[in-house]
Amino acid sequence: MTNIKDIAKLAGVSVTTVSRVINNHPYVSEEKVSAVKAAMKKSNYHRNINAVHLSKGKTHLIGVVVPFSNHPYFGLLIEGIANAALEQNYKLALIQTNYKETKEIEALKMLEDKQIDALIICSRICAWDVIESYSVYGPIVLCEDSRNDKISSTFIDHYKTFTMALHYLYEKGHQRIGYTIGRQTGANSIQRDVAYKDFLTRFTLPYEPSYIFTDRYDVEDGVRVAEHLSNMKNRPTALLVTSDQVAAGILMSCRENRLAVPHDLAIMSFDNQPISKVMHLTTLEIPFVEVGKKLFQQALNVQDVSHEEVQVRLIERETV
Amino acid sequence: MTNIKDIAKLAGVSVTTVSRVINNHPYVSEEKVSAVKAAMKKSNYHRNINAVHLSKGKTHLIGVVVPFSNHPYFGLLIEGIANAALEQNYKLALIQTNYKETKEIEALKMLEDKQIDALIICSRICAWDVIESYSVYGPIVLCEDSRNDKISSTFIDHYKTFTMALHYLYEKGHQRIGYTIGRQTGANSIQRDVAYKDFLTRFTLPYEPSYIFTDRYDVEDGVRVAEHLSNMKNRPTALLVTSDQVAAGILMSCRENRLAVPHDLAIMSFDNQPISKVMHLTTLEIPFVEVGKKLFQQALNVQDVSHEEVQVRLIERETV
DNA sequence: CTGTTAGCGCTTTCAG
DNA sequence: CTGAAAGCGCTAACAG
Repeated sequence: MTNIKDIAKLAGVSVTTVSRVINNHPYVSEEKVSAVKAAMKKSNYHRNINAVHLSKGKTHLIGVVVPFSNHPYFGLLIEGIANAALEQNYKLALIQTNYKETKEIEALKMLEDKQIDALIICSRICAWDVIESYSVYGPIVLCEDSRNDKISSTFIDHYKTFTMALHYLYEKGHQRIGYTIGRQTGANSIQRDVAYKDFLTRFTLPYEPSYIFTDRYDVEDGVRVAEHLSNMKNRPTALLVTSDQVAAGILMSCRENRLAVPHDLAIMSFDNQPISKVMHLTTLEIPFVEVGKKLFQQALNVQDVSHEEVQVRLIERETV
Repeated sequence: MTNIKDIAKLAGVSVTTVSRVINNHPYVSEEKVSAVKAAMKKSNYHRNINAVHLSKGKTHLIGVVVPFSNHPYFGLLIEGIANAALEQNYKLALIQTNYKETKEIEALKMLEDKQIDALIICSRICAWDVIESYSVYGPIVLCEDSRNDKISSTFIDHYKTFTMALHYLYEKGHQRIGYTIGRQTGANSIQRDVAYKDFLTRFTLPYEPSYIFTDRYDVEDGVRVAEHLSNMKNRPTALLVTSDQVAAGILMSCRENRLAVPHDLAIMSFDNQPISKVMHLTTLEIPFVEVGKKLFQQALNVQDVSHEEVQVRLIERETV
């Protein structure tokens, strides 16, 4: 492996000069520049990136924590972040946690170990203060509403959004509204639950636990929701579904179970994934590309902590 | 930032000894071990991973090249690889190419620069010899049948599989069979096309270009296929679809266009993603977890080049 | 069982 | 415009 020293010798200059031309620093004479470049070409030189990392104390690697990578929601988010990273010549270290706390901590430790320059956590499992305690080691960015001093975030105001959606359904005449969600305990889920309860209170509607379906992530989970629904005597007339995948499953199964949508059951979902268009789902579009880009920008920004809210957009199709 | 030297001083030992306890080397006395550990704890020591990388010439990072991350096929593959990586305490550097050759070359250069220890290319765009030329820098693993000396691979024999699927359809009485595919030019696609043409020849069936649909990746592409089909006079009676997503789109749209499946159109797809179960798709299951695991193992194996074939499994449901 | 020491390859003052 | 030299933090012979 030829190194900077070899090049210096070959070009008849000092290592400093070589370093200068590698990094496009000014104030190097034309001749030396070309001498160095020739030497580099001749010996097929490639700088050792690890040495650069050590010397600079940076890696140009951004960690991205996701529970799973095969779920469209996270896939889309990763895609958004990856595109932003691509543009700025940063690399992504993908850390899949399967919602195991230890794995998330490992990611945090990568930050501490300077193995990554920053960490984007798309969905966290660790307690807030644990994450906060690592923020001294580098930028941490979260995907949840966390107007906090130490940790940047790009988020959707789920309280607001859920409230808006519920009102929309209410105005369409629905009084018995349920919802499906993934994890029950995530920060975003909690926000939505609060919105839901506040909505009920405001319109003096009864709280019906059986209208809430937790741990719903994909199409198959949706099918189960619909099957359950078809056997309920007093079923909800509308459902807020926090993922197009789940909604697609529900819709499919409704057809098989002779539940007419939206007549027997209105469905309003989230994401605006391709499948929602195909199935004519009324959905709330999440601007994944924008979110990914913002998350990435925040990850790069070492100094300032910021909080970016992104807006969801209602796409009215045929399921409400 | 406290370093190994500080710890050595604090514990009253040499840096070597500290290094030894960090790396769990034997032959260090109990007392020194605990002294060092105490010192580390006290000063909240964390080793600088970049220094380790430089010193060892390794990064414990494996590059994974995918065209997109939001597509279920690649998502599943990433998931499989990520799980294997997790177990062995390796990290993944995700490189999304959007099928841009320059991006793939950048990934290759990361290998050359020793920024990653190995590279897994889930779908390539670069010419074969370009990739091959980088194999001197470290293990490169491909997801296509490449019984080659320098580059390992885990693959599905798409010729065999496609042939098998076509015969299956033929035996069910289909003579006019079409297929959908993603990129037309990928190595796997070419294999399938050859299988398709050989099949036609063998049964002296006519080659009908309009039965082949290229650039089909997701549900929406599937919808377009079905719409097109519904307007054809002499349409195929069966379709081999290389992705459950596309198949799902076709199926959805067939319903809307009054094409009965399998009566008017039989559909056989690939992957066995959750949606295929929900939609009762007959499909060829790809064992993603196994593929991911094998790819990862091969990436770790610097010495030997190997070629692992994985088998597809037919899941008979209701669309054929 | 322990310590000395020479790197790993590059960046960055600092002095010219 | 150029170069010497001092690190960056850790590993691994090698000598004891």
